[in-house]
Amino acid sequence: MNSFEQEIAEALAATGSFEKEAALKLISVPPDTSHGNFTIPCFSLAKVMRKAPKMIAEDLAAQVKLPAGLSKVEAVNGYLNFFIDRGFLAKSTLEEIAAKGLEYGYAAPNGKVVCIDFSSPNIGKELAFHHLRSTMIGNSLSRIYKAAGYKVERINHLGDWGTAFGKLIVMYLRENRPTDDATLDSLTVKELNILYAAFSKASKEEPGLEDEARAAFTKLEQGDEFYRKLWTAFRAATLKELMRIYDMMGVGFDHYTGESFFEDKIPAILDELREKNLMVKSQDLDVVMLDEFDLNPCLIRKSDGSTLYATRDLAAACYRKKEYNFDKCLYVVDLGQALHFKQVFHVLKKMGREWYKDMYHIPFGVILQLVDGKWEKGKTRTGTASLLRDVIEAAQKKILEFIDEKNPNLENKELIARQIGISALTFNDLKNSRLKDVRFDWDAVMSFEGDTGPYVQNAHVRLCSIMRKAGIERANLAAAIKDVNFAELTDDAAYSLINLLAKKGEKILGAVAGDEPSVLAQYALEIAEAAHKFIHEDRVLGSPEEKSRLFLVQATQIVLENVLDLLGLFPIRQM
RNA sequence: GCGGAUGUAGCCCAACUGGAUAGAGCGUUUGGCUACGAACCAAAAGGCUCCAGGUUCGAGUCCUGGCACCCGCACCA
Repeated sequence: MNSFEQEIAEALAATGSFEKEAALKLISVPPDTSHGNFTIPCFSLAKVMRKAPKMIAEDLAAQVKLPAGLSKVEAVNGYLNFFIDRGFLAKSTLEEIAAKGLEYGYAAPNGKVVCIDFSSPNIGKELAFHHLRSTMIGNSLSRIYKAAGYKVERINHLGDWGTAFGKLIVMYLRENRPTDDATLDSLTVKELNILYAAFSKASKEEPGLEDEARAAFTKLEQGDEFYRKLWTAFRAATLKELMRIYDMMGVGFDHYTGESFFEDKIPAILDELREKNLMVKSQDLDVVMLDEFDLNPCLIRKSDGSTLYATRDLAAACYRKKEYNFDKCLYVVDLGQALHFKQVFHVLKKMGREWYKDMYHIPFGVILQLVDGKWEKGKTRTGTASLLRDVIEAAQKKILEFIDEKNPNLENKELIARQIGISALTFNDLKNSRLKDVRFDWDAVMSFEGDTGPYVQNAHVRLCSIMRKAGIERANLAAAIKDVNFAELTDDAAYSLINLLAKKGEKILGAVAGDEPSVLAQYALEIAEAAHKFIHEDRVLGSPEEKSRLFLVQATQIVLENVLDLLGLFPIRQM
């Protein structure tokens, strides 16, 4: 907690040995609580003070006047360790949770706007397992940023424009599929996926097919009515399935402004590039040179005049700045596209958009799949990627077997099984740092023991179960705290748990600082572990400390529920 | 070739951004349900943190040079 650090710094300043600011900078958190809650390593002071670190720590320990709420200060091997009084920590932490409820640990609104571009799948293809990463990292980040005080614009930059549609159109017509309204209306994304795979197979034997697809897209871009009609049908079919899955996963967006949305905003960008003499011809292409940044040129237009990915991203960035006036704009996209974003950001810089430095690519490692004995990037195009809906279905089925064994009479068990399954997949994605590559392995993904979503959810369920047995449906913390005797919450198990609950605010800020949901995922594991231990060691119902302990159960449930929510997991109450 | 990411226990990962004895989970071995939910708890074993140098009171973390693996590099998005 900040106030403790402030007070420790002041107390140290009062000894006359150093300035408050300097002291504040030195304060850190020891690796485990046996060394206290705060510590000052005295090694760096040795030179200035001309004393051994051990002596410095001992002298300071003798001189410093302990601020209120701290119970002990001790010098160990050159470290000056401060201990918080357990009863004091319990009181201050639990009172704050009682006052703030689910929003305990949230930062006050800071008036800043952050745009988060995530998920952004390509239309015409089914969601593959690897789409889960951007979707769930972005979903979680958008919740975490909100908790940190930002106004968040969640943007799904659908890949609904580009040569890919040329491919679909070419293949659709080549197979002589009917193009009446009724048939087009009933198109499914599954069929489109098959068309894609067929195209990529056919184009291997017929190199001319790629050109045909490019020509088809150019025709579409030029406004051909028939092609437009096909495109609309392809888009609608994909969107329908997409919404079904987002719904299932509890993911939502504020804007579905796909690439096609920026079609009519591109000419202005091209004009500006020309006016500023930034666009040059190279190999029959329009490009912006980026030599001065040690980057390859950014491709703006193909030789036939149609636009590219980067062009539409430029238009999108300018539109977003104008429309939302963001302070930060995040792109949650895999690491493989780092170069693309670097190029786009630098073109913006050359265009004189000073806000280019507020643009951040939030990269993450790729999902690798075993193809013919080698780990490689799964590709929806060639059909080597596992489909997200298949993975979700398999997870649900597996969890359902678990439920049938442990709790067969559970109501709504199909729904709960799916929620646990989706949460497990999500947690698996969020618990590690973003940049690690993930090797997709069915057995590993379908294992639900140990450091997993179900482990965290189970802790939450057990807390809810105790509350239910005590006749509490929904915690009313403000009323219940009157009966708490904080001295009864100072044993090791209770203290460890409370000490963790007290860190919620700093964990939220830590997750935002690194754009890392894993900070909160690891935190959720720590709370779950401490909660399991607490209810295992400290009997709640029927014990002399029942009221105090029951309050801690409720406070933990509230914190855990919200942390699960910030991660985008379902905080279920029974399983 | 150039650029980027990663490398920590048999496997998969942490380590609060340079601090104390490098921590969890899976797997292995063992103990605990007539028990507020055992999807749990407890214990044991398991480490030259890829290699070689450097920076300093102190390096898994920073710098240099290698090695391994993955990704990207002109008309896909």
